[in-house]
Amino acid sequence: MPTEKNDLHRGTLDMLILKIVAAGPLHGYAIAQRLQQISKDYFQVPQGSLYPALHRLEEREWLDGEWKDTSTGREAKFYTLTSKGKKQLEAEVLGWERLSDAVSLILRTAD
Amino acid sequence: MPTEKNDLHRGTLDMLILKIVAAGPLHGYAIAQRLQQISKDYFQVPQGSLYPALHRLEEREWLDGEWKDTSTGREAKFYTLTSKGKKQLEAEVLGWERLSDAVSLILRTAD
DNA sequence: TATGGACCTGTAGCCAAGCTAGGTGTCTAC
DNA sequence: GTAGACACCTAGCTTGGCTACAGGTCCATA
Repeated sequence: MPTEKNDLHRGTLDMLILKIVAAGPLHGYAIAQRLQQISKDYFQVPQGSLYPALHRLEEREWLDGEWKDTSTGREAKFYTLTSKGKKQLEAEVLGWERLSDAVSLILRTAD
Repeated sequence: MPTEKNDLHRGTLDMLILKIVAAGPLHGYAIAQRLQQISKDYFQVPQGSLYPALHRLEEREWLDGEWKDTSTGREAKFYTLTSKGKKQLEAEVLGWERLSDAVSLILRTAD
């Protein structure tokens, strides 16, 4: 019995990361922790999803990465939301709302 | 300006098809039409997504396909929800609700 | 002192699903 | 006769999330 398959729906991860970073610069590891914490353990982003996503977002210039010291004295790459990223986030949130409205409509109306 | 990118989030399509078929046997073309109609044009499922999805669902025995005549006299493949498919649908709806709750939580709480 | 565990980053390579773009054929209306 | 709705199908690309690694620091404790 494989208990549960979490399986972040494709495309949601980007939006969630952008949203978390929008609240203030954060490094990758902390982003994943916050996601998990706020979602009450629903989102447990594997590192093999997290870091490629961050690189992708940085490459698209939605995030800006910079190495700095953490509060614990170690080095980590802190990401900041760019203005481009802010626009992207807004678009994605709008898109998500439209999608979930449409899905709800189907689930409610179909029978 | 590429107007809009619809991009059904991965995994939602299966659930939507199952839901539509749950209301009564229907052929592929009609399923796509219903989805579009109920969602007020939000979902415009391309045939290159639709038919592979149907084959997938049939292969997994969530749908059962059968060739019959349509009301217009033509042949079409009508799909019926199997009991396995019913269970799957329930699981997917639950999963969707959990996901969208978690996303909402992030979107509301993150800042 | 070494050992495990948090912390922190990264990559290679697999796989699934949605997409574009093409194709087949029927029937009806103009 | 031809346009357009109806109805099906497939090959092959792309994308992104995943598993499974690998590497390194710092701290507590056995």
